[in-house]
Amino acid sequence: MRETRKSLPIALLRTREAVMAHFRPMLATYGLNEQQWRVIRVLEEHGELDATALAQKAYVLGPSLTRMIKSLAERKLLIIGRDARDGRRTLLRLSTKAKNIVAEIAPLSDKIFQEIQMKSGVGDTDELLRLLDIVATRLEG
Amino acid sequence: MRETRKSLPIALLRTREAVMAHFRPMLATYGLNEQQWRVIRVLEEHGELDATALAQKAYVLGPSLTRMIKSLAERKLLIIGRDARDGRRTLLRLSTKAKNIVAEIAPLSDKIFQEIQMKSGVGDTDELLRLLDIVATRLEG
DNA sequence: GATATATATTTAACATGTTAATTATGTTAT
DNA sequence: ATAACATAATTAACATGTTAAATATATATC
Repeated sequence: MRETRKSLPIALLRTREAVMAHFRPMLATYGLNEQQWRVIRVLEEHGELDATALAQKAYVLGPSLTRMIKSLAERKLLIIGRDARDGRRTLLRLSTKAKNIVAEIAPLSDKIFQEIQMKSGVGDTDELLRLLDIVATRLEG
Repeated sequence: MRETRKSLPIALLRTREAVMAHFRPMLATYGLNEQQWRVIRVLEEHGELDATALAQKAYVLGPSLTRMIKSLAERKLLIIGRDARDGRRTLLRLSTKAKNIVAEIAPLSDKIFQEIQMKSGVGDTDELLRLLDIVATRLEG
């Protein structure tokens, strides 16, 4: 059996944990977990999206998103609409409240990323991002 | 806000999903999910471990491990013992049945890893593993 | 040796992950 | 226009993720 240290899935998990440990405390002060933050930042980036597109871009499964939408809408962070042309589709967009929170978090998130770059090495971090994109793209294709 | 594509946590999640998509179907034929497989392969590699050490090495949280142990022990894959010197510690080891399953899965897992290397590029895969280890080690330290 | 402190594990409560089934709406073919 | 099929979202059931609290056992201090 391949050593655990050389297992690609475990190496990815390990590094993800090491990285997220830096972000989680900041997000927690806004009452957000990492999945909720992914959903919010994807909506910030793309504007209004239907549930399927949002789930894909935020790497959340459909049933999880269904539950998260309810909770985020109750907190007035998300606005839920129906597509007029296709009655099956739910359309999601950020509230002004959510956009304000994004504006607050953005610089904090940048700062944390810079700390991570300092600890990890700026060049190695960039190279890691490049390779992650290459490998994921090739595996998805 | 940094583009989602350039977010390190999201890039790690995306690549992890792309990789695990190749392993999950094989593990499912043995009735194992990826967390259970991590626990089993860590025990295969290290022999008997207490719950804390096992949880750390398999990247599973304590409460999750408590539940998984019960289920794996019921399936006769795990043997639960108590540490004679320290009554707080639970000691876990694989059953013969589990070791046989590991012996069956090992070559299948190797084959899948090779497929991933082919699709991703052998050099890029190796380099990715190297960088993941470097970055995680620096962030953990 | 009793008390305080620390550590290992478990339990509790609620969140998301995962797969399969269900429901609602659209689209296609006849 | 209806039947058959396809797609979007939700629900259901059970697993793990996450944090905080509880429990059990060790260790340290006085």
